[in-house]
Amino acid sequence: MTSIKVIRALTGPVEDYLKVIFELEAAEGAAGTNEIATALGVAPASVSGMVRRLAGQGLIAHEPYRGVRLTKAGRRAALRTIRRHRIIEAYLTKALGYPWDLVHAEAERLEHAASDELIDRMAAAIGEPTTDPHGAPIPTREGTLDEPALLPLAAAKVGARVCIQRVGDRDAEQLRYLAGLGITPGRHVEVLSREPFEGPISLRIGRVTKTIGPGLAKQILVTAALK
Amino acid sequence: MTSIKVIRALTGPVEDYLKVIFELEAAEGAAGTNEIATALGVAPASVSGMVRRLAGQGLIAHEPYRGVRLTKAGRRAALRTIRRHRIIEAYLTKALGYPWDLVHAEAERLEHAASDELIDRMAAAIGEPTTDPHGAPIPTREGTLDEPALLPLAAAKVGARVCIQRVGDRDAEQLRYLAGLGITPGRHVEVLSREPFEGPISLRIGRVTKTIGPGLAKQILVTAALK
DNA sequence: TCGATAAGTTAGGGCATCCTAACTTCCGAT
DNA sequence: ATCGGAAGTTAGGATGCCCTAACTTATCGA
Repeated sequence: MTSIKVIRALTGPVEDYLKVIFELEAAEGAAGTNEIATALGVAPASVSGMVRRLAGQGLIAHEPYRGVRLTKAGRRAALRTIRRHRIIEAYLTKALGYPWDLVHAEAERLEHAASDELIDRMAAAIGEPTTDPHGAPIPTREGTLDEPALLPLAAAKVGARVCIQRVGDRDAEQLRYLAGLGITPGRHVEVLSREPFEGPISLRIGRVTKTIGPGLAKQILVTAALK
Repeated sequence: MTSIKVIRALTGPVEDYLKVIFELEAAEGAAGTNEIATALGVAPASVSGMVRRLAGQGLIAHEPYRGVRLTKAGRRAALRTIRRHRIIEAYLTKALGYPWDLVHAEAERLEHAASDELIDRMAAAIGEPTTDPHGAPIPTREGTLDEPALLPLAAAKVGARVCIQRVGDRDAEQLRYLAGLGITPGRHVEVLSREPFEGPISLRIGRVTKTIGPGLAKQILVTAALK
């Protein structure tokens, strides 16, 4: 039985809530009020209120004190926003030479304003990219997303030669630092050593070796380098 | 004596108010409440309220029952928004092949979300345009705008050969119609006849002749064709 | 098993923007 | 000179989104 869908455009804030709920849910199974609040820079009480409304609209399911999950409709909306975000990032980078560390913030605003028509044109203009500049996969127009299984660099074996696939996109300063190190999607690096107890990790990147902390290394996702 | 400027980002609606006030003021010396309301598709009472707030922020001067004018600060903000709008229109057209009749609506939303950085990059990418696709001049980054004196096609002399400079950008359907006629900025046409009492106007456009109504002809601005 | 603490919620507001209904002011035509 | 309609304003209210303060629920360690 199909429900009659009231097609009303979602507001910017609502799209933001759905997006972070999607990401938290993917990472931990369900999104907690405080997690959402932190991710959005908003008070937990505000989240409680919004959660009630989103649940009322059938976008999320809420088990009080247990967390929140997206419904089918919520997931569809979240993926739509994520697609816009990532295509905008990719477009700004490829078509306008926009700096790596700034595209996220710009996309964060444009994603709520751009029409589907524009998004499709942007995607076409840069050859229908499948990932954004930070390596995150772009959902299809139809709302499917395939997230390849990736290994945090923090968990790679010493001696392994790995290929950088994806890095966290939130922190502009971190991105600038990574770019400075040469850690960008597609680059190959070798894990030279890892100190115990969450210690620093040494890498060979090209001809130089660098050491990074474990916090950073968790934000870097890799695959084994194909020989 | 310089005033300390509180640099607080303006909201989308505020930018919209300033923009239409700028345009109405340019057209008629002062913007009336009802005019603003009509232009924004909002109730007159809403305008009264917003006008009070904008006046409080020093963006407009309001003489009750007399109309509204932009202050220096208001004019600056309005021109900034108009610059964004027109650069976005030009970019979408030139860089993405966006259809003529749709750029206005898209720019209307993006203008509130795009950063200065992005606007500058867009402008650079298409060679620092000086007009938008409908022929409207683009304000400079410094906030100056030179509006060349133009003649409504409705007022051109019979027999005159004129150059289309600018057309109204609001109505997508009208734009599609004009494009179909070949009436686009840069085209030359000859005024073949004009019926009295605001009657229709016949034009030679290329090798064909067309007749348009006086309402439409007022929205088409021209100069005498050079040579 | 029993609290202490973390996590989440409710209560009570605030601000921006919009609305309708009712009122006031202005101005031009008689 | 005045009065009726147009233009504008005020009053009162709604919605979306945010906040702080105070309360409730869940969980984990002693």
